Amino acid sequence: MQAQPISTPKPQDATQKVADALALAIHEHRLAPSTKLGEDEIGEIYNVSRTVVRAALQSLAHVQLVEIQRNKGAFVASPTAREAREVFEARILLEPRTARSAASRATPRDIEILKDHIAQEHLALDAGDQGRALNLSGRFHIEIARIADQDTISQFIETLIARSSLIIALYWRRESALCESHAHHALVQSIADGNEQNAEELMHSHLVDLNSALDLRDRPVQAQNLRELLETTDQ
Amino acid sequence: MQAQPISTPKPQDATQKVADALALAIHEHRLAPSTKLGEDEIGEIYNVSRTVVRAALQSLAHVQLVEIQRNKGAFVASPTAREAREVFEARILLEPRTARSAASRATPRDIEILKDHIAQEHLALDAGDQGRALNLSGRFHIEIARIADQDTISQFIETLIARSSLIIALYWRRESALCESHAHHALVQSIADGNEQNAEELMHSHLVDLNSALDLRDRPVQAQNLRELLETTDQ
DNA sequence: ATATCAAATATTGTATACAATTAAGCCGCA
DNA sequence: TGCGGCTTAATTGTATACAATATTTGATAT
Repeated sequence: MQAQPISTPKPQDATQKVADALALAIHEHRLAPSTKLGEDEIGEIYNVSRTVVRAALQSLAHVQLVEIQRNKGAFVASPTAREAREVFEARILLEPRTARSAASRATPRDIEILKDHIAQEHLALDAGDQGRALNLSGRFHIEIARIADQDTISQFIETLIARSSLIIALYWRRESALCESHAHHALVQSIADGNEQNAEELMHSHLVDLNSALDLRDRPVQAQNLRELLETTDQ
Repeated sequence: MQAQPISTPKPQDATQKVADALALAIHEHRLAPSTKLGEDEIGEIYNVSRTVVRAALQSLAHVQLVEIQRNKGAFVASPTAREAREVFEARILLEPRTARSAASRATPRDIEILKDHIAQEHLALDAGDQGRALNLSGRFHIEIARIADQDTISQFIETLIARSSLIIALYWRRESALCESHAHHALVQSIADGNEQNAEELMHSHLVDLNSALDLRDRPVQAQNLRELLETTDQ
């Protein structure tokens, strides 16, 4: 086991637990966009009542990981091409500045955490676990935002990265998934060196590169079986 | 009745209705920071069950208008000085660019809506209704974000402005409240003219000005609770 | 075979009931 | 008076029950 990389708050309460489990499943692409998330079904899987499931779903709806249609139910969100563009525009607006700030504040401990992230990402990739690799890749960005010590903006970035996961699920076109390790590595180096300008520019070009790996044409996606996807891995 | 200024979705459901009502009360400073929001109490006021009140409160907690403490309840949020700084930093980062974008896209109808906003704001001020004036002032900014046609960033700005309302309640120091009408008027002019550069700069200086009108020193808040305590001990 | 419509079924929205936790009151004591 | 410790009341967390809305099913007619 590695050092705990990101602050895992305290899922003391069931709602947060369920929300986290669902979010993880979405981030790791085990739940595809547009998948129906029935309240009873989820409740049975995690052994909680619909009350807490509903709260979890609403929480996820707020960060737009799921979409709730009145009287119809909750579905894994399926961002349109337009939304995808907006999300990356926002990231390109926010994250470079965050990287700069991180470069000016990062402690040795922070650098260690970032490097650990990259290492785990490589491990996951070698193990063929693309979902986990993708999730770690996103959390790398979140970690940088945390280092920047701007809670408000960090929160925005967190939701943007969450949505990015869905966007990648829908629009990713590049062959080898996540060949971006080099970019992350270079970023860490700049941050470790305290080279603000470099960190900012690297983050910017990294995001532009990511964005260019998307094929932003609308396309339909179909649902899948919930229970099979959730039951084995969680609980 | 004036033209509907801002997209009022469809509070068909009770939850949204309650959340909107509470948010309005907070925005208009009828509910002070740190006020306890008991579930039963609110349920009785709006004639709904605790179920819907809880959902509304959680929704508000998500945009940080209220803070929920487990097993303790919900309270109107009370941003710290640090949070206040962060909120305005984020606004200064996002809104000027939004104003620029608005300047490049605004239709005559949009300009009309903005001018209507300012007019209503003046009316409220003349009527001595500071709360309403403040709320309208915030919605003016939201309207500009809407015109910019960037939903994702608009959503961020919306929550920032919501929080700004609380921040102003806590840290405002300037004598005449909201003497910023001139700034808004000039902004509309730039947007109407399609002068992007000007709009961006005006928004920036407007926000810097707003920020400078705050007294961001931490202070022990909870004026209400404290006062109550003193009153009881006096008797 | 397909379309249409109504009953049956399933799912969500809301209210209520019970359990768990916290806050308030009370009493004795230094 | 002021401070613990206990009991009681109030409030929140969760589960269940009922109501409202959607979806499916199946029979009938064209």
